[in-house]
Amino acid sequence: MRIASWNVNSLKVRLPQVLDWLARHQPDALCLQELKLEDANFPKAEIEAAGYFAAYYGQKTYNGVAILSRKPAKDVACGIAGFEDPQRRVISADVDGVRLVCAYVPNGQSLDSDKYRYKLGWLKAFSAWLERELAQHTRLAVLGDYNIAPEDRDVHDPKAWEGKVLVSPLERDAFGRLKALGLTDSFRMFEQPEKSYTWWDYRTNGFKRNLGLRIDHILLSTSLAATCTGCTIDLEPRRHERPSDHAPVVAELAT
DNA sequence: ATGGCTTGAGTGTCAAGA
Repeated sequence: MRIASWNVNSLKVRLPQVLDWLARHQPDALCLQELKLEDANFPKAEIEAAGYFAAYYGQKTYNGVAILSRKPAKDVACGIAGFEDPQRRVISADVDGVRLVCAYVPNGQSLDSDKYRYKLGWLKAFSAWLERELAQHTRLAVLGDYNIAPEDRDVHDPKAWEGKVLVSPLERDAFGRLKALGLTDSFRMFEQPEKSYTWWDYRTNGFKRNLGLRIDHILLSTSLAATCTGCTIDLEPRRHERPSDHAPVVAELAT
């Protein structure tokens, strides 16, 4: 089973690239973040014509998440149960006997921002909810844009990023608490090239200079991690005309 | 260079991303 995650930064703009990527890679499931469109405008017909089912939870302008799957998604749930959030950032579903959680973690803007406090509160609720989900679903994967670079090796210039959002100790603690629930960062289960990133700033020509961060992750429950045979970042879409600023992350499961 | 680019909203030029 092949599962993937991609922050597309507007599904409207990126739809041709998503359809092309589905055709090339034939994932069993693709989790999308930052749809930036209302459910009424979701390109359901185009996705279905490509041979995929879609479960989606979108809103106007910002946020929005979806799970595309070869087989129909079952038991679709939107949001974090028990956590009121007007921002649509989480959708989960069963696909092929695996519980998939697709998440778009808040950015936080800056350490002194209300958005940073929202991010930390959001992560606390997310973690508490995932603990309950893990108790119900042995085979669970959490895919998405975490907006956290877990370690300095996930940052092109740790000195320059010190004191900034995405790398702060409190965010890294929150990521550590997810791992403490029994979730494994699938990318780090395998030997990887140095300077592996999933996001590069549009403004500084960051991709060409590989000035990036690894902030998109696929975390796996213990029993699912035991079946994982590989995890890679696909740089190809980032080279396209009008790319998303994020690259897809792909995990292979021997199931 | 509290910048650089890309979106969406909506026709001016912000807000937000990371």
